[in-house]
Amino acid sequence: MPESLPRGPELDKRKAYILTTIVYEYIATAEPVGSATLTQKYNLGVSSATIRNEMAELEARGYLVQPHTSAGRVPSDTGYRTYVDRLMPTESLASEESDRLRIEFARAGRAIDEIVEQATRLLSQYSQNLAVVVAPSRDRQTFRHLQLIWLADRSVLMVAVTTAGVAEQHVIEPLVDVDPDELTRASNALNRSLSGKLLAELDRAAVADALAETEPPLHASLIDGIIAGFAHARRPEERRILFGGAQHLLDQPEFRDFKKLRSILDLVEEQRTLYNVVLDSIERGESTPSVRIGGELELEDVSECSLVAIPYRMGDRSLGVLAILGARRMPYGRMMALIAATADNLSQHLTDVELP
Amino acid sequence: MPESLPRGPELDKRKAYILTTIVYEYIATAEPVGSATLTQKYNLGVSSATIRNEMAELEARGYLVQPHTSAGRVPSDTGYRTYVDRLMPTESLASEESDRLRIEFARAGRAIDEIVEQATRLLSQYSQNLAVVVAPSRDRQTFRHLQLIWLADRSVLMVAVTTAGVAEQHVIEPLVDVDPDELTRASNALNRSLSGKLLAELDRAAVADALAETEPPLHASLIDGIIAGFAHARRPEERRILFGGAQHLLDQPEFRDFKKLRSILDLVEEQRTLYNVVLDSIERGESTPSVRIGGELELEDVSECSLVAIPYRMGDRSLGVLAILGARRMPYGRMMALIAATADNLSQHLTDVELP
DNA sequence: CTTAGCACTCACTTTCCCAGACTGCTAGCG
DNA sequence: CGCTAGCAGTCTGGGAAAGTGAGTGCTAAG
Repeated sequence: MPESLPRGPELDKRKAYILTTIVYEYIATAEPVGSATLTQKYNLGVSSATIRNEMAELEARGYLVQPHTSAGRVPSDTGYRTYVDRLMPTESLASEESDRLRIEFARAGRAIDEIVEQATRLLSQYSQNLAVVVAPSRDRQTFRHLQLIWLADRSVLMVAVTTAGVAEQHVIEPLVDVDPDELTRASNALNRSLSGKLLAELDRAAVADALAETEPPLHASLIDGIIAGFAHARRPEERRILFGGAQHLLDQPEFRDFKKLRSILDLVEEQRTLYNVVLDSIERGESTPSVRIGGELELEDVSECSLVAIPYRMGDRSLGVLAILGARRMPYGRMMALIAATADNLSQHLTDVELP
Repeated sequence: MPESLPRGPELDKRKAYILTTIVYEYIATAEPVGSATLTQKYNLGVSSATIRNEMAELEARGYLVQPHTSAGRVPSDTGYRTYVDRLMPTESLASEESDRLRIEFARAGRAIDEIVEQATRLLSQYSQNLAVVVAPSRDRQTFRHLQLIWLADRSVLMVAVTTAGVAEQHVIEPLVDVDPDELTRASNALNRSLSGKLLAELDRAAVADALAETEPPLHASLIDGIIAGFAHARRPEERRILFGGAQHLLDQPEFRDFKKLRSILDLVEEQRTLYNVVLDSIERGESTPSVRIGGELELEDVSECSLVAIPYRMGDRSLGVLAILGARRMPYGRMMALIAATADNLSQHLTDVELP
């Protein structure tokens, strides 16, 4: 075991520049970068031999990796991480591109699902990578209106509307006949006391409280049905994940290998794992893109991938997450600018269509 | 140009058996089938030389193809077609498997979306192929209930419920203030005259008729809003397509070629084309699986694929289509049995959860 | 009509070899 | 003391050459 060399901030200016250039070049070409390439294509002012010495040290310090003895160097997770955190210039979208994005966004209608689907499509299209989108959480939505609809003597349809639109319909089958007037009274009572609360708050106690003073009292089986309906509407564990643009993976040379491709597609199919990783990527309240590189994902078989994620909002509530999953060798600056712009557009649209 | 040889039903018993065996063997092994393999593995009672003569004739008649001079034979589109239509034994699922399918179906809840998603998942899982599902059409659903909900003075939420659940919510912004009572009267009038009709029938005239006798008359802008709401709910052109199990394609040797894989994934992404093909596959009223083999799909770049499709129902209305897209070399008998069973389960469940 | 035998074809695999791309090291220079 | 030119060494990837084997079509005889 060689003595561990210092890591971290002590990269002198030249080493930093060399690392930057290698990451840049490798992202562009997908080929390991050699010392000669660097001196030829970039103005370094020193010979390739000097670069070789520097590269050897960068490798010893863990920023670079050599695929095999007679190849150039490739950035390691640490190399990319340093690049992303400290070396990379901040990019923003060309105004033309950001205009186009905004216009295409406007094409989606006013339905939440449609808007989120459009976001997925656009994100994958513009990023040329796999887009992963966690659909709006239900329990963070604000309850707006309840309607109990009489279907038959022992059959009631409960429709719960949040400010994001209809969240839930649920058939209740009470043990006694109910009549429409009774249902109207119950609906009104619930609307009066619960309107404006988060779905997450509408538990058994809240519903029972709201209905406590109804005269004549509702039958317990109907109340239970309403409670079950809210519980079902809330269920935070089952959130849909949308995907788009899997075919772009085929364009990356790193996925010209069926095993790697397979592990990504399996991940997509499984959903659960990816769901957790995407949520993990978002620190509470952070509204800048979070980046996880290669091994940082802590997923087997996808150490060749990176994930860029950012939350989106409706009003001031964070509802879900956008993410880009792609080769570790991705243009991080562009991806971060793109996903931030997409999240902005999405949040803006969702906020616009929120019910009063 | 050689004189064209007779096609069609004149395959004698032995030729039919040889063709059957070749298709069977090729489906199992994915390797071109040679005369020696046939005599060794199957009891044909004649020598390989005889088989060679027969195979040469089957090829001349268009049932078989030889990938190259020194290889065995592979079925052509015609070969598969003959196999599927006239030679293949009808399969049905093992009762154990069909039980398992039924049980897993029951795990989905009572929401239409959930049920259809579960069908997609199960179909891809059991078929080990790409499942393509056209989500329930809206305009074939039966209108059950309308609710106009007062949100603010010039803002009304319209919720349309079909027997399949909530079909549409739509914000109407009338040009005058409205009050809740007015909305209740309008809701009642619409429910009285329109309940039980198909969404497709709820056009401008139907709505105007239903509201004709309301006193005092509703403001035109509100009526227009309601009409627009129904129109939006109907829109038959925008039907969601669900996919599942793309990763299974990677298991087929015929897709160990990035170009072919790419064309299929592109097809998935595009949706429109696939949507048309899948719908085309279903003759009106047919309730047996339809099969389209290779070139019969009339799609470039996917001549290596076949599609098996079948409609599903809610009650007696056909709502959408299930399909399996896979390699042309697929076990047709099993796929047909499987998709029929899946469609049965799906139709059954949808019918069960239909509102009274 | 069937079959044994045979010559022929052609894809696939293995082996081998070479060119090329890099590196690390050393020794000399400013 | 850092920088550089030069050189030897290493490894990959591609391409040619050669051998292997599966499979065919044809012929002639049963």
